[in-house]
Amino acid sequence: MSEQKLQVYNTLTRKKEDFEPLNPPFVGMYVCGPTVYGDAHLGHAKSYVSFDLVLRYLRYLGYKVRYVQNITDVGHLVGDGEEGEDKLGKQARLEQVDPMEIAEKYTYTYFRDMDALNVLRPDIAPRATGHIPEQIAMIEKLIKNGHAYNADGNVYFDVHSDEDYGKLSGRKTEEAESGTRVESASDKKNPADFALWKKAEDDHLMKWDSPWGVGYPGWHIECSAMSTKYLGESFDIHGGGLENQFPHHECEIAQSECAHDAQFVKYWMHNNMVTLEGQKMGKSLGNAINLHQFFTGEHKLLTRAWDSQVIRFFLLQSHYRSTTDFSEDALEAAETGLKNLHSMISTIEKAENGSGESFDIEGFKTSFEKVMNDDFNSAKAIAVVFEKLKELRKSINDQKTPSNIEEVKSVIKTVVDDVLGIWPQENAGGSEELTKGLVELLIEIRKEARENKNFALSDKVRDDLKELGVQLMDGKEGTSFEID
RNA sequence: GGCGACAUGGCCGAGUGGCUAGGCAGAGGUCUGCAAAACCUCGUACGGCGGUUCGAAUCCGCCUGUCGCCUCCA
Repeated sequence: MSEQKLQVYNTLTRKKEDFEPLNPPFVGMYVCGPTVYGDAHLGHAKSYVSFDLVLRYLRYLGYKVRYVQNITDVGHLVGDGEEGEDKLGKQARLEQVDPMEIAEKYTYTYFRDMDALNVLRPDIAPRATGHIPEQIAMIEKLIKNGHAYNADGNVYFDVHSDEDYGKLSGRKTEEAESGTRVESASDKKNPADFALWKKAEDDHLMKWDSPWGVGYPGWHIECSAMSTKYLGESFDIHGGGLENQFPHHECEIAQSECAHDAQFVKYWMHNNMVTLEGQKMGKSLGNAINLHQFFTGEHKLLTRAWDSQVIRFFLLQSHYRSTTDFSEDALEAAETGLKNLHSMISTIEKAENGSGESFDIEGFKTSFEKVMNDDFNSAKAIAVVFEKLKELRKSINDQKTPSNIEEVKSVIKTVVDDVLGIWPQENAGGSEELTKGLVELLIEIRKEARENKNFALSDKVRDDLKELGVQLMDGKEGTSFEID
């Protein structure tokens, strides 16, 4: 581990702080997961790729991380605050299926798309509907502590009972009340109070018994209840999208700290948005491009399909706290860049220990860790990788392969594969050997053609192979090839 | 209206008080039957106006512009 400590930007204090876990080497990390009522889009990718990098880097540093990411399958309402329809309920009505079928379907597509982006699975992915008793217990505790009240089956958190309310978002409750356009529900004591439990109408699809009658939990309480269950009353990192800072995370803090009388989270991390022509990409704005659409190219704003790994690389090229402006031109630049990176890796992987000077592995690691320690600066980390790999490729090309190349390979693999998650993907399994054999055969034929000055034939071999995605390269040591 | 960000060369995108980010695209060259790849060389950017400083793209103020949150949203 490097001398310089990991620094994390904490939204709570609005500055970078040294990262010191509550119980080292253990780290508890909770990230707000998706509401599973539709396919994940590029915005989700930015968030989960960002926190995937955080997770991977913490593990690289040797921390034992427990990563919890919830699946929201109830309580998230459509439209104006307290009066809207449940998102899953609505989608269930539209698709004419049970809400749990919706949850199942979009949980599946969510993980399918995240897998494609090489996002590691959370250690625990708890569902809100699977933790109704925990949520009820927490609400009861809040009522008992005088922080919540029952208004005829609706239970609200009393914002005025919590002096700290607003500390994350820097908001005063008075401002929130006067500035808001939301009409306050009539049974609330204060307009800023938020629902912990909602009374269910007869036609409501998802509902449970509770001490306050039949109903369903509010959106915020699930994260408090589930994070407490799996990470304890206090834990290290809570992540999520910037737009969740208020009200969602503010409410989580209020609920948890009033229920437990302990600091809820030490480090709050928020990723920035993905924009499309300067506008936030979001479901409600109708400009979101689903990840699956990127992978297949089936979207009116896309001219073609994009490899999932290119999307990941593209996102990692900007910092998680910066907005990422999407365009196909930018994606294309990322695609070419990634291809070049993979080409360098392939050259290095083929190299064997040589007579050159040994490569400064510690220097490489130090540079990498230095930039990653600065609040996970993946953009700079990628720059470091490019610089060092170029250096290595040059020494190999000059027949001065470092004497410690095997060791170097292993470090590169750790950095590029384990941490950044952008290692070249393996070609389709069983036919790989066959493909290689066939291409080598064609290279042999082309070589004979060239020796006979039959350039028409040799060019046909090369050009037709290129059509198929196989690039031939003539070098001093003979012809080599790369498959896209 | 309240709160908060950001404004970097053709594009994307880091960044620090003084020294080359990086990627993509582009130009010239070496190599090659021709290519491709690789290698070498090349751009001297930081919204505007003031201020602090020996020196600011980097600190402060004002202005302009863009965006986010304040209502569900990664």
